[in-house]
Amino acid sequence: MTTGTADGAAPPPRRTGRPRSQDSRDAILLAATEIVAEQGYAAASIEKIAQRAGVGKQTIYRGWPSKGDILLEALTRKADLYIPIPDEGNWPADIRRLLDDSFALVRRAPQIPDLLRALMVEAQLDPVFGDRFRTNFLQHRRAAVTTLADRAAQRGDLPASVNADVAADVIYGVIWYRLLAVPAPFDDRLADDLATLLTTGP
Amino acid sequence: MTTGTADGAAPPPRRTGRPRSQDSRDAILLAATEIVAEQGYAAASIEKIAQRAGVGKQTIYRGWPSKGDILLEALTRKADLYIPIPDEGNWPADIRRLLDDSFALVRRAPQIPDLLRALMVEAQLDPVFGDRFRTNFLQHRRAAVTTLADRAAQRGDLPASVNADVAADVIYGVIWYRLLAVPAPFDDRLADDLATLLTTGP
Amino acid sequence: MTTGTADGAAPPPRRTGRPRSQDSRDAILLAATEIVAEQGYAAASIEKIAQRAGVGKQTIYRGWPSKGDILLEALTRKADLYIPIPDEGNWPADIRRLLDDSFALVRRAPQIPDLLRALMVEAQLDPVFGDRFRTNFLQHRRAAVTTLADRAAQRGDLPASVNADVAADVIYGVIWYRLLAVPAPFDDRLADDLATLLTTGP
Amino acid sequence: MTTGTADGAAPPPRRTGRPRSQDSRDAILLAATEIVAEQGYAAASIEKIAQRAGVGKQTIYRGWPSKGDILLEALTRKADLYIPIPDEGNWPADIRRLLDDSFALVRRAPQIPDLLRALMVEAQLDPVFGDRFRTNFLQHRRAAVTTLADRAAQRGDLPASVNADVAADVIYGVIWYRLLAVPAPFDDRLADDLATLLTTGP
DNA sequence: ATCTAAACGAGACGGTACGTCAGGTCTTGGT
DNA sequence: ACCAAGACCTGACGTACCGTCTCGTTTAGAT
Repeated sequence: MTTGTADGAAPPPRRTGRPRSQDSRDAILLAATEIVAEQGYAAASIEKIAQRAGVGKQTIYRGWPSKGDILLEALTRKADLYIPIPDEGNWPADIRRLLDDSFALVRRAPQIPDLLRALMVEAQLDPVFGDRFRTNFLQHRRAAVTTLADRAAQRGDLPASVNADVAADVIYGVIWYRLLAVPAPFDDRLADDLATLLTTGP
Repeated sequence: MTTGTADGAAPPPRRTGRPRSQDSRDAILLAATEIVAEQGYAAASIEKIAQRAGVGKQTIYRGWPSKGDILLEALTRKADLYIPIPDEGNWPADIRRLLDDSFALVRRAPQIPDLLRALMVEAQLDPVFGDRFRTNFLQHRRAAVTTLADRAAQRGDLPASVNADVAADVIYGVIWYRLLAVPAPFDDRLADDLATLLTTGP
Repeated sequence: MTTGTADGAAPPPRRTGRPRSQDSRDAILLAATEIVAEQGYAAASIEKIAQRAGVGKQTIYRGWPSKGDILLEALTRKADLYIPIPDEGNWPADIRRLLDDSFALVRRAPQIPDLLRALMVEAQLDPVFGDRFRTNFLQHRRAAVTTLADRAAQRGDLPASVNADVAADVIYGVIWYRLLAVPAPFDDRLADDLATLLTTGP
Repeated sequence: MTTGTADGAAPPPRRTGRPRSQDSRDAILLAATEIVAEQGYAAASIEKIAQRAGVGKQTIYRGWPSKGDILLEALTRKADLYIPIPDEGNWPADIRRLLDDSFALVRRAPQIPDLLRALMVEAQLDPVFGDRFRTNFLQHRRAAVTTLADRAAQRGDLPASVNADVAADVIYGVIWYRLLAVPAPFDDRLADDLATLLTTGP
């Protein structure tokens, strides 16, 4: 993902007027991230973000269509978020690698769980943003798993009890469930359990 | 769940004054449910609920400590919500029965997904309510699965690749993920896939 | 004038709900008066008035339809504003008395010129308020002069060069002109000149 | 916008760089006049003027220190505004001529009352401009009357009940009062009344 | 049959945040 | 160097709700 705003194909080169300030964008994303991490999502008003970023509210409304889109860009800006689609040559290693990478990211950057929670809340509160969130973020994540599963199916080492959709549902279901609903950590025990479940066949 | 007000041990019989109106409580719960279902959670302000219920705001604040608690009681009031812990005598049948009952409930009462979404949102926005929600609702659900799994373990028909915690994580993880994140239905195909996954062992 | 809000005849006694706070109204009028006097009309934003009065903005919007109406009530609240229609028995004494009373009032309460200027500005900026201002304030003032002139005409001591309308135009024209356009004071010299002009006939 | 080559009368001290565009100035003044006349003073924002004139905001700020100054120049640009100081040889004729000319101007160009109102408002809102307005415009007008009165006094045909200051106060007081406060027209009846008042002596 | 006291509907209260508009300044590329 | 365009920060607008606080009005049990 690149920008968060869904620009179709050819962004017409802006011609006149003062260009938008990258500094302001950065400050807004940073302020939003910090407020969400420090004070929780309920405290992350546009007004507070603007004040903390040292920016006018209009600059925010000019740059993003909703609060969710700010958070989504903040999330994707964390470049280390990128989790490569593993290719270890076999399904068990692939799935274990994906789980380890995902869990490590969440453990490494403590703001990421906060951002993810905030994004899911915003997706429920603002259905229009919800669609963008699903399309531009959640489906990309699912695609990583289904790619692995398709590859495994072609190789023939996907257990008969597993298919691509259920694998994605289980992995991201459990991740989101732990983020939102239970205070349990993302530790190796969980990775073990999930990997075992998804790689064991009759 | 009882009332929402946590009256610990001694139930002091209220003595004087006008008793609280059960009609008002009912009207509030109905109004909240309808607004969430019709207009979405973002539209469900206390003010709108009070107006639709024909009730003063103070009557709401007298009865529930937060908006989440209203929704939680509205959810539990749907008496048919009650899903018995199955006891079919074997793990595959138990797990399949639990899944079927759960999915059927969600399909039968279309307001229930809306209420569940709203509750999860409110749990994120209001951490104090979040704790109540986890303790009084989510953990009860988990307990159903872990009870089944413990029974299966004692019987010896729990697959080696499954344990009680991961079974609960997977089942409720997938349910919540589908409620919040993907527009997919709760159909027999999903029940088949999950049951297969959780009952297949090496 | 009584309230500034043009309620026709029978104000239906409000029945339910918490009654409006007279303290808040008073604080709003005082804050508006002070800000206009101290910082000028341009600084008198609704937001500043609310803050200085220690009042929510909604309390202002609930009580007055526009900023001008606040100022108009503040002006009329200065009870000593009331200038009785004199009846000295002859036109020269009447007109001199009206001028003396009017000038004395303006000199005595230094906020009154500020309020009057602010009201006239607001009447230009907000045509709807402008109509109210003309009807409920300016025409009442004119009426005092035309009453005196009509009485004088009946008595026969109104100079042939003066009629009721031109007398009102001259008196209030000069007063407003001095308020808005020239920094000259409202002193006895001006009262002498105007009285002489309006009482001298061929 | 392109600047015509024929800049008629005064060759400005030619400097380097692109010269200021007279077309832009004209467009700004025209846009300001039209907006005030069509939509009222409250709608005449710098932003709207710039947009209507097809001009950058900076071009406006470069050319005038305040919105009032734009309007003041727009007013004085209406060349027919110029009212000669009459010299009919006697006070009654002079004063009648001045009133007739002034009233005729206001009746002929309907934007002029709007501009005058806007200028007086701006003078109240912006005290710095207010001083300029008084010095550069209002006092010039007063001077016309006091010149006539001084001449009459020297000739000896100024009524004893009139002096130069009160004559100016009355004439411009009534004009401004009618512009700002009452919807009455500037007709011959008013001219008759004022002329009679100011020319009748004992 | 009154009295007492809490709950009731209504709605005003001081606040926070919303999304928009305008003010006056600044920064582009183009003429 | 000036221009049109437009982004920048500031601050005010009028609205929606928040959770609290009065009002006058029920409505029960205790007198």
